[in-house]
Amino acid sequence: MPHRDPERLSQIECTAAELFGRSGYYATSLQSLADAVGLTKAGLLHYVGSKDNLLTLVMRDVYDADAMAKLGADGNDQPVGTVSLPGYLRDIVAQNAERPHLVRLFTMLNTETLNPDHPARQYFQDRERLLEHLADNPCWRIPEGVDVHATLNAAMMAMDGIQIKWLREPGRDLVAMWKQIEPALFPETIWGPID
Amino acid sequence: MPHRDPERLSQIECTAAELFGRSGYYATSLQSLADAVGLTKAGLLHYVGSKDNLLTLVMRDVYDADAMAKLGADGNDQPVGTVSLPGYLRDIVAQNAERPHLVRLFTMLNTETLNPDHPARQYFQDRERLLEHLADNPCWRIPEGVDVHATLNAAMMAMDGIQIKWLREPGRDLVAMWKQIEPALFPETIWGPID
DNA sequence: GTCTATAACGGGATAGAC
DNA sequence: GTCTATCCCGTTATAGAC
Repeated sequence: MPHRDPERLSQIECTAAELFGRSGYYATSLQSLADAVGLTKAGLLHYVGSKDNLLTLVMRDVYDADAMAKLGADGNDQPVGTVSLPGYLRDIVAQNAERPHLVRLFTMLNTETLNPDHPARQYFQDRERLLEHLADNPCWRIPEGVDVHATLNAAMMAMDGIQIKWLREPGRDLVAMWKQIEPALFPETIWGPID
Repeated sequence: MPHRDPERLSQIECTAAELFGRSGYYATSLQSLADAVGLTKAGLLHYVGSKDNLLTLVMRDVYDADAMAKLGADGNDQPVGTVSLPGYLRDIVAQNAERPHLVRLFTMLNTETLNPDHPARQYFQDRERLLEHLADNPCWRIPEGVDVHATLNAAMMAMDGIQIKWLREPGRDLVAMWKQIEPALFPETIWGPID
C-alpha cells in the first residue's frame, strides 16, 4: 500500500467519504470511486489496499479529523459546572448543518453497522462508549434534579433522528428543526432561557 | 405475477422482511431469499415480479399489517384530552421490543431511503407526514405550556435512536432503555408521574 | 408453477507489463 | 505508480423445458 502523493490520497479519501455517505458502504463500488477521482480500479486499489481498509482510512482521516475530535476533547478542561449543555448541543447542530456530507456518512454507517460483519462496526461501538462518558464530565451546568445521562442520551438520539429527516429533505434548515424540539428537551421552567 | 398459493406468498414476504431487515434492501439478494424459502431465483421472481415490487409487497402486507396500523388508527376516536402521551409511547416501545425484526426492517429502510432512488422512499416520506398529524390529534392529555409537536417529535426521534443502539447490542432491554431516558422527555415536575 | 440454463452485467481483487 | 487484462464470484432477469 505505497502512496507517494499524500494530496492524491486525501482527494481519494474525501471523495470516498462523499460516496459512502451517498449510498452507504456496501452499495458503493470501487469503480464509481475510481471514476470520480480519475483512476482505474486497479490503480485505486494500489492506493488503499482494499475496500475495507479504505473505509478505515476515511473514518480516521476524514471523519475523525473534522467531527469526532470536537466531541471528546472539546469541553474536557472547562471548569466544573460551567458549560451549558443546550448550548453545547446547539453548537454541534450548527456545525453539522455546515457539513451535510459528513452527517450523511455518519448516518448511513450508523445503521449499516448493525450488521456484525461491517468493517466500521467497532468504530461505532466505541463511539457509544465515548458518548456515555461524556455525561460524566463534571463541566456541565445542570439544574437541580435533572438526570444528565438521560438528557444527553435523549438529546443525542433526537439529534440523530432529526438529521435523518433533514437529509431526506435537503431544503430544510437543520438549526431551525433543532430549535423546534429544544423546548421538549430543555423546558424553560426547568432549564431557564438557553444562552 | 400470478400466485395461487397465498400461504406461500406470505412465507416469502415474511422471510423477505427478515432479510431486508438484516442487511437492508440493496445488500439483500434474491438468491439468499430463494434459498431461505426453498425456491430458485426464477421461481421466486415468478411470485413477486421483481425485487422492487417485492419490497412494496413487504411494506404493505408485513410491515403495515403489524406496525403502522397501530400508529395512525389507534387513539383516533378517544375523547379529547384523555390519552397519556408518555403511556402511548411506552406501549409502542413495549410492542417494538417484541418484534425486533420489524424494528430492524424499519431502521434499515429509514436510512436507506435517504437515497432518492430507493423503492421505499415515498413510503417513508408519507410516514413523516403522518407523524406530524399525530400531534394535532386532540386526544392527548398535555400539561399546560407544553409544546405537543416538539415533545412528540423529540420522543419519536429519540425512540428511533434508542432502537438503533438496541439492535446493535441485542442483549439489552429496550423497555429499560426507554425508561432510562423518559425523565428527560417527561420530567415529573412538569408531567407528574407516568401512569 | 417450478425447474435448469443462460444471458448480460457488475462486484472486488490480483498479475504482470510499462 | 498506473495501466491493461484477467479471474472468479455475485447480481437481476429472461427463455424454454417439464
